[in-house]
Amino acid sequence: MNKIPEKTIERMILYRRLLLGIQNNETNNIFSHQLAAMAGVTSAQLRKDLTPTGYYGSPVHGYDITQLMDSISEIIDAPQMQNVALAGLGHLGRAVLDYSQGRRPKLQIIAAFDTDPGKINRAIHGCRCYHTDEIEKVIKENNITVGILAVPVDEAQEIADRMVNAGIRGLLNYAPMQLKLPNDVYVENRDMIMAVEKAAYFARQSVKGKEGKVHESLS
Amino acid sequence: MNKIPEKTIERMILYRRLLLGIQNNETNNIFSHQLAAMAGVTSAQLRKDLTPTGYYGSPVHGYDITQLMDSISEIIDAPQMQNVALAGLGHLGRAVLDYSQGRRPKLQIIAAFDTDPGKINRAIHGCRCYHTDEIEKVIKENNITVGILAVPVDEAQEIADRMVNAGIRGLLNYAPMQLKLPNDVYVENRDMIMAVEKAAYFARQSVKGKEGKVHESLS
DNA sequence: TCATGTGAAGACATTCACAGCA
DNA sequence: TGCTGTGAATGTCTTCACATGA
Repeated sequence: MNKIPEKTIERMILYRRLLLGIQNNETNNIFSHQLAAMAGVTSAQLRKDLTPTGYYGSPVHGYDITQLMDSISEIIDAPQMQNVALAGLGHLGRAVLDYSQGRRPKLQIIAAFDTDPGKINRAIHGCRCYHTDEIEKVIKENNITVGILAVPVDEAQEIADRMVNAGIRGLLNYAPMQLKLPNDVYVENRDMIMAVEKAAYFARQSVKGKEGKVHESLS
Repeated sequence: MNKIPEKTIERMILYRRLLLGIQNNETNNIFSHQLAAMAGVTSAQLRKDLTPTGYYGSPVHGYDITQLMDSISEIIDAPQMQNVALAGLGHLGRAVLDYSQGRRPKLQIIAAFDTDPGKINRAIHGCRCYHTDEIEKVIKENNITVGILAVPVDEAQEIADRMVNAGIRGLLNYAPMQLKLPNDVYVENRDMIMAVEKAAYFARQSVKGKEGKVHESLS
């Protein structure tokens, strides 16, 4: 399997979700320009993105929706189940849990961590909450490889270190700081403060009525 | 002012925050390689990013921390105050509000919208909550140009349309869907579901012990 | 005709490498 | 020496343009 560009992966995830949404409609097929319009990309972009799947559409009928979904899933889903751990059950952690609820069968948040005694040993959406002290134990025992960091900034580095030591290979970081972690661990930063500042900056660049979009940022 | 690359803007926001964190320390100066290390980028990258500021460092003393902060702020801050509106005060909305609290004097969330009667007319962190019906009125009256969308998916498009009609020029979208909006409005998508799937994908690509980072994603 | 897949071109972003300077 | 700013080279991503086939 060749290395697939990061941006392509992001869009594949989007394409699959869009396809899922139009499944069971009257039609079983879709053309590249239709799906591209839903995703907000050009049809050429979409077709190039699909190259790594090896799935070929027909110039006459376009793509078979189900087959295309499956082909994309082969790439972006793990062969077996992938377990996820969530650190921090404040407002943000709860939001993450709510959003992720029942989305992907192959990818589930099976454990959450917090220090609040009122939350420990309770389950939300089928996800059990443990005390932060148990991070290492729970991650190892359940073979969890993906982590979500939703703790306050001042705890973020320590918790991240512990998660990585316990076996986390990919980390989604919501703390507004730059984590120092081994190079072989993937980190996806979702800095909420930066996001607002960025939106504000580009809001100023956006001149009303000017055609040709300011530009848009996926993911 | 020339058009500054999006990635550069993101990193400028990061640089400023890092500089803010080391202000009032024993030293007033910093070298590019030091700040670059904190930001997780190369020193060449940092120096290139600073070009648009017009601020010049000294080969002997590096950069003056305060002056550099100010130079960056001139670019990423609005000349006057920029007002922000937040739609949706569920867990996610609350999290956004908590994080943004007292961060940037020039950028403040001054209004929130929800339909829950228990929240309306209350204030959180000095941000007043209005009923969703008042979106147009409040946005216009307060000259709000930046919006944050933290409502459920099925309401997202309608609320977004109304915000944009009322004057929003830049929108931070947390709903896991592709909004259809005029091209001249800037949209920053922060899809929480995609973020987890992406982290999971790259977690699998990350081979333990392999040098040369998997790669990392800012913002 | 119309939609597909794809090489070639273009746009954008990062890294390299080095001149200049105290 | 050691750090800066920056042109040139490299790398990554997107768009263009067209051959192919029903």
